[in-house]
Amino acid sequence: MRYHRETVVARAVEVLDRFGLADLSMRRLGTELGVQPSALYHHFPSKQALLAAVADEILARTHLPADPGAPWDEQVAGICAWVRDATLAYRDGAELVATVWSFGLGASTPYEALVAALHLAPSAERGDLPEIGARTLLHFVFGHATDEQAQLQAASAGAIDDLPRGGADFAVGLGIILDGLRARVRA
Amino acid sequence: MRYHRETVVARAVEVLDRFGLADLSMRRLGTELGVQPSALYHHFPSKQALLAAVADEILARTHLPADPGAPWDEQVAGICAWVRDATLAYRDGAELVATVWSFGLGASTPYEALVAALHLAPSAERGDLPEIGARTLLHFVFGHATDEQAQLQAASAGAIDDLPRGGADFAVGLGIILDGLRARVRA
DNA sequence: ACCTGAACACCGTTCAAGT
DNA sequence: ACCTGAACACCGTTCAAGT
Repeated sequence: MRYHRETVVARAVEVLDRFGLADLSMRRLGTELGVQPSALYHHFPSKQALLAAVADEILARTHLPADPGAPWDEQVAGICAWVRDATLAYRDGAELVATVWSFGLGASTPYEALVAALHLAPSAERGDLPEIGARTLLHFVFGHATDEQAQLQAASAGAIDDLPRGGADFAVGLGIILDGLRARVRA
Repeated sequence: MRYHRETVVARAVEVLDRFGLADLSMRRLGTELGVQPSALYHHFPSKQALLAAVADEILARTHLPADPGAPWDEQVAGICAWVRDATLAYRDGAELVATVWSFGLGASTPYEALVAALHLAPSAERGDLPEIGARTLLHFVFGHATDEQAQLQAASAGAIDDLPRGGADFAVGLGIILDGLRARVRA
């Protein structure tokens, strides 16, 4: 059985979604492919590189609805909603994408899209606001999505009580940061 | 050699600070104490419980300067600065405390302090703003501190270039969220 | 109460060798 | 180009047994 890189990534996404990030090991993925773990090192130099490819694949599978004519704050809100949707679509997706991004190994599309949208904001002296704003937004989006996914997992594992409040909390938190950004842009 | 729980925690903090979170294993800590790894299970039911105790210890070692008379937003800023200082004081402290908190195993003092401070804000219909605001702030503070610590680590490991901008970025990001909270409180 | 010794079921990674 | 087989240096956790 001989595989391409893409097939291995697709299978890794499957293992992630079915068994979670903790069970996505090189040995487990090898077994799933009917291959020795060492064979995976022909396709990826390390597990980190594999995970980076999985994170990028997850982001690519949910499309960001482009909206070039919309005002900057609507574009920002759209990008954040897209990141949330994309990462919530696969088990432990938020934690994985956040980790890969924070290590600088990939998953950079959300950051770049946010920086671009924030550059559209009218501001006399912009400074580093697009970059800092993008990071502030991503810390919130990844953090919130990771929490939400952990609660979803706990709920599906038997705990009937606290069902997650879905997108309501997300909208409020995002609204707080957007209000803050608008205040900075006006100044 | 017989130990108390507190001695084990103190030694774990030492191992964390010297070798990092990845090297803080039950086996490593056992070796450091001159004890079998299984002996640690007499003091803690699991590694997670040990890490929760380490996170709480790290937070307890840096004092939160209480300022009961100050306005709510200054108190919030003070708590966030305290969390940043406390977690940056030990290697991988931010990542550890963030993980423990997100798993609901401990490190709850920052959240509780922020909720209390946000309850001081004048607001007609407050709703869940204190809780959501506290989580939004903590996602930023933990995310930023974790990034900052990763950069510090990379810099001390040889990369001479990008030295972290210190507290400047932190102040800007925190300012954005505080502006957003003030806008919500006024409404 | 606190610890040892041994075991169980795992990890990521390397590397010579095979086809 | 892609994979096997074997090894190296690790993990967290359990549990009977010791003092």
